[in-house]
Amino acid sequence: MSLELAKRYEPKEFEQKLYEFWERGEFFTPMAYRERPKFSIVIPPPNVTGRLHIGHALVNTLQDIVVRWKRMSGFNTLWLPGTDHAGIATQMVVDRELTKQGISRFDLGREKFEERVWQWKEQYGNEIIDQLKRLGSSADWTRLRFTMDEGLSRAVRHVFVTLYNDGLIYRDLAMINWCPNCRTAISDVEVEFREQNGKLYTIEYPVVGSDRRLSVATTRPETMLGDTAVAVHPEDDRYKNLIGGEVLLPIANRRIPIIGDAILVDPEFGTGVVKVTPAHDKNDYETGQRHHLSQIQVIDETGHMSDEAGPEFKGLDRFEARKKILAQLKEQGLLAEAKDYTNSIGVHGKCDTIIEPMISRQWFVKIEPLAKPAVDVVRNGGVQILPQTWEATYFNWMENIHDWTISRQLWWGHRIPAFYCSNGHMTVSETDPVSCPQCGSTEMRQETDVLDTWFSSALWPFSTMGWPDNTPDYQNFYPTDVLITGFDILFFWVARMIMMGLRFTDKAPFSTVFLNGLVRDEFGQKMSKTKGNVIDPLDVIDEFGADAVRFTLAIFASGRDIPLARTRMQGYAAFANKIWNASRFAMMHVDTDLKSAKAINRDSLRTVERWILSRLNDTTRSVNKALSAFRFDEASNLIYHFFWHEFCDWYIEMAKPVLLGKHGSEGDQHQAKRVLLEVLDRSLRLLHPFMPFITEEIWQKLGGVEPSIMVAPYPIAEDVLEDSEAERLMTAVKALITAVRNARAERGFTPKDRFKVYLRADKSREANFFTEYGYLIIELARLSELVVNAEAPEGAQQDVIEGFPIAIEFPEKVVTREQLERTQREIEKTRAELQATEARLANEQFVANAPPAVVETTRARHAELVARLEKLEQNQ
RNA sequence: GCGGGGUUAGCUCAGCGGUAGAGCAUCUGCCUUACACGCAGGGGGUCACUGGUUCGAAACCAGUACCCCGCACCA
Repeated sequence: MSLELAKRYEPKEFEQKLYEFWERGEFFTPMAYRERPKFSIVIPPPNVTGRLHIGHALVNTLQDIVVRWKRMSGFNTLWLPGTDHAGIATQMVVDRELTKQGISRFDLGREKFEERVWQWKEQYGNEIIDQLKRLGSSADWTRLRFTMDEGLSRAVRHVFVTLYNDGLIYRDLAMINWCPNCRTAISDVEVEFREQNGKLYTIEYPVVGSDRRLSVATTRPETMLGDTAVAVHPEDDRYKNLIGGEVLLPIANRRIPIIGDAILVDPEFGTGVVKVTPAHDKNDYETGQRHHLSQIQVIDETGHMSDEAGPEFKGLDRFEARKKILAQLKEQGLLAEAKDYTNSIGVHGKCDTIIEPMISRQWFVKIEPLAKPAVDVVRNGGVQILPQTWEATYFNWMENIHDWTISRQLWWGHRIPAFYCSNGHMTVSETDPVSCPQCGSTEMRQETDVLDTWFSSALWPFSTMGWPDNTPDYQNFYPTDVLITGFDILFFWVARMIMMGLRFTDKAPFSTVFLNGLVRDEFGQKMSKTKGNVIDPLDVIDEFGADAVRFTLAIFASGRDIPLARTRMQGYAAFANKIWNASRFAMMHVDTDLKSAKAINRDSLRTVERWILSRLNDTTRSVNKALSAFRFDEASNLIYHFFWHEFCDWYIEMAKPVLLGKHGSEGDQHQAKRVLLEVLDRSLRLLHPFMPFITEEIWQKLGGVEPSIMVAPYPIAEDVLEDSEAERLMTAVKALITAVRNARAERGFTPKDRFKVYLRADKSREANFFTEYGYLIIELARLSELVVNAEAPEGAQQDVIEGFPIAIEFPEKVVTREQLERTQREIEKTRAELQATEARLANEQFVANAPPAVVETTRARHAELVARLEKLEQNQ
C-alpha cells in the first residue's frame, strides 16, 4: 500500500475542517469515567467586547499546549471556557451604539438599557469564541460560561451576602477614585498613573490681620475653591507662629485656618505651605479628618464645578475652571509663579479620563482578613507562581493592600443584593425580600449600584463548576491545576481568586500559576495602534496558518516579554512546510499504515535506526520535562531541532540508500521503513500540542488506531530505546562527513569531486562498524572510497575526528591560501586549548578538588588534543 | 522611597559552577528525484564594568554604570 499527501502544504485546506471534526467528535469534552486522574484549567475569560488580539492568542496557545499535552498523557482533562461581562467596557460599547442612533441610555432607562446590552451580548459576545477556535483551542465548549449566567450570578450573590454577614463587606463614606467620564467609582488597581507635563502654580494667600502672604504651590488651582485650611509644618520656624491664625482664601473670599500638620507637610518641599482640600485629595482628606476640617465639594460627578464653587464657576468643566481661576489670580496679583512641572497623574485605564478623588458612599471589601491566608498559601507552596520572581511582587502588593471598592455606578453588572425599605432600613439578602425584616414595610428598593466585574471573576474557578452547589463538575474538577494568564492581571484577578477560593472553598483554586509576558514587537516596543506595529493574530493565521502562529508564540514563551516579528512566523511556517514534506517523503516509502504496523524488533535493528530512536527518545524525555516546568520555549525548541536537524537532515538522508534499494537487504529496507514510520508517528504526537492541525492532518493519513491524534498517547521516554553506543558512533560518522564536506568546500571542490578517505579505528568492533557503514559515509560525504585501517599516503590531509584519525586524499594538491590560513587557525585553537588543559592538569588543586569525572574528561580531552595537534601539524 | 528584572554573536534571546549556544540576518557553493518555505559549508562573542568566593565564574557574592517594569509619592 502507499500513503499520500498533497504536494503543497496549505494550512487553509484543512484547519477548519479538522476543527469541526474535533468538535463533532466531542474530543474536547472530558470523559465521564473517573479512573483517570483529572487535569483541569479554566480560561481567563475574555471580555464579551473583545476581539482576539495577540495577547489572547498567546495565553490561549499556552493553555491549549498544556491541555492537549495532559489529555494525550492520559488525564481526564477539562479546559473550561467562558467570557466576562466586563461591566464598564461593555456598557461603553453599547452606549456608543446608542449614541450613533441618537439616543442615550438615560432615554431608555435602566431596564431597557440592560435588555439592549443582553441583545448585544447575544449577537456579538461570542465572536471572540469563534476566533479562539481558529487558533485551535481545545476547550470544552459544551461548558461555556458567562459571568452573568444564572448560576454564576447566584454564586456572586451568595459570596456577597456571606462576606457582608461576616463583616467583611461594608458600606461607608470614604475617599474613592471617581471617573467623571464613566461616572462611577473605581478601585485603586484600575487607576493608572501617567507621567504628564503640567505646571506647578504658586498662589499667594493673604494672612488675615497682617500684610503677610503665604505662598502655596499647587498643580490643581481649581480645587482651591474647596480649600478649608492651609497647613505648615508645626516645627517650621518660618511659619509656626502663624498656626492658629487664618488666611483669606482668594476668589472665594473665605477665611480658612492655618494649621500645623507634620504628616502632610514636608518643610523642605516647595514653600513649605500646603493648601488643604479635604474633598478632592486623598492626603488632604486624611488631614481633614485629623483636624476636623469641613469638606467642600466643588467638583461634581461629571467633572464640572458644583454649586459650592460659587455662581461664577458653577457648571464649568474642571479644566475650564482652572483657566478662569488662574486668570483671576493673575489679575489680582496673587499668582506668583507658574513653572513647568512633570508629575504622574491618575487616569482611568478604560477611558483615559483623569481621576477625580471624591468623597462618596460606596461598598468595600475589608481585605486584610482575606489577604493573609492568600499570602500564606503562596509562601508555603500551596500555590506556586511561575516564573517565581513574581512571588515577590505578589507579596509586596498583598502586604500593602487596601480595602477593595466594589460598588460601581453602572447599569451593566451584578446588582448589589442590598435592599432599602421606605423607612431607610437596609437588608442584605440572597433572595429578594418582599418586606423589611425590621419594620415590615413592603416598599423595598434594591441598591442601584452593581459590583466590580472582578468581583465575579474572583469566583470564576469554582462558580463555573456549579458552586455553591456540590455538582459533579465541582467534585471532579475543582480545584483546578494550573492557571495561565498575563502578569498584568496578577492583582486584578489572580490574587483575588486565591483570596476568594480559600475563603469559600477552603482550597486554593489552582496549585500553579504561570504568568506570561507581554507580546511586544521585534524591537521590544509595546504594540500599539498609533505605532502601527500591532500584529493581528487573525491576519497572521490567514497568512501563515494557525500552527505557525502557535509555534512562534510557544518558542518565545519563557515567561518574559515576547519580541514578536512576522519574519519569525514565516520561519516557523517554513518548519511546518518541512514537516509536511518530510511526511510526504516518508509516505512515499513506508509500506504499511500505523494500524497494521508490526512491533519493531529491536534486536535486529541497524545502528542508524537505533541511533535515531535513541535521539528521539532523548528528545521525548526532555520535552516532557520542559513541559512539566512550563518551559514552552525549551520544549518547542527541542522538537524543532530534533525534527529538522536530526531526523530530516541526517536520518532521512542516511536512510535513503536503503529505502531506495541502493544498499542493504530487503530486511534492512523493511526495518528502515518501519523505523521511518515510527519516528514520524512519535514526532507528530510529540508536536501535536504545539501544532495541532498539521499533525492531525498527517497523522490521520498515517492511519492511527485512535480516531484522532489528540487522543493518541503522548510519547514518553523508554529506557530500552536509549543507545549510547549508537549515539557515539553516529556522532563520529556525522562529524566525519562534515569534516570532509568542509575540506571540500574550503579547497574549492564541487560536490561532484570524490575523494578517498582513510580512517583508523583500533577496536575491531569499531573497525567493523565503519566497514559496514562505509557506504553511508561514501554517499553523504561523496567519497570514492573509505579505507579502514590502511596506511594513508603522504600528503593526505590529516585530522582526528571524535577520536578517530582520518586522512583525506585529494586528487591533486590544491592548497589555497584560505586553506592554509584555516589550518593555521585550527592549529592555534587546538594549541590554546591544549595549553589550558595542560595547565589545569598541572594544577594540583584541580586534580585534588575537582570531581573525578571532571578530571577524567579533562585527561581524555588532553589526549585527544595531543593526537589531533600532531595530525594537524602534518598538514602544514 | 519600596520591590523586581535586564546588560551574552549584527538583531532577538537561551544558557546560570566544569571545553561559549539557538533562530534570524550575513558570506560561499549547490535547482542532489520530500522540501529553494530547500541542501551543504563558513565567518562572527575579552558573556556591561570593578572587586571577591572557588582548583575552576558568562553563571555565585558585593559594588558601579546604563536600561526596563511594578507599587507608593508627587503641595
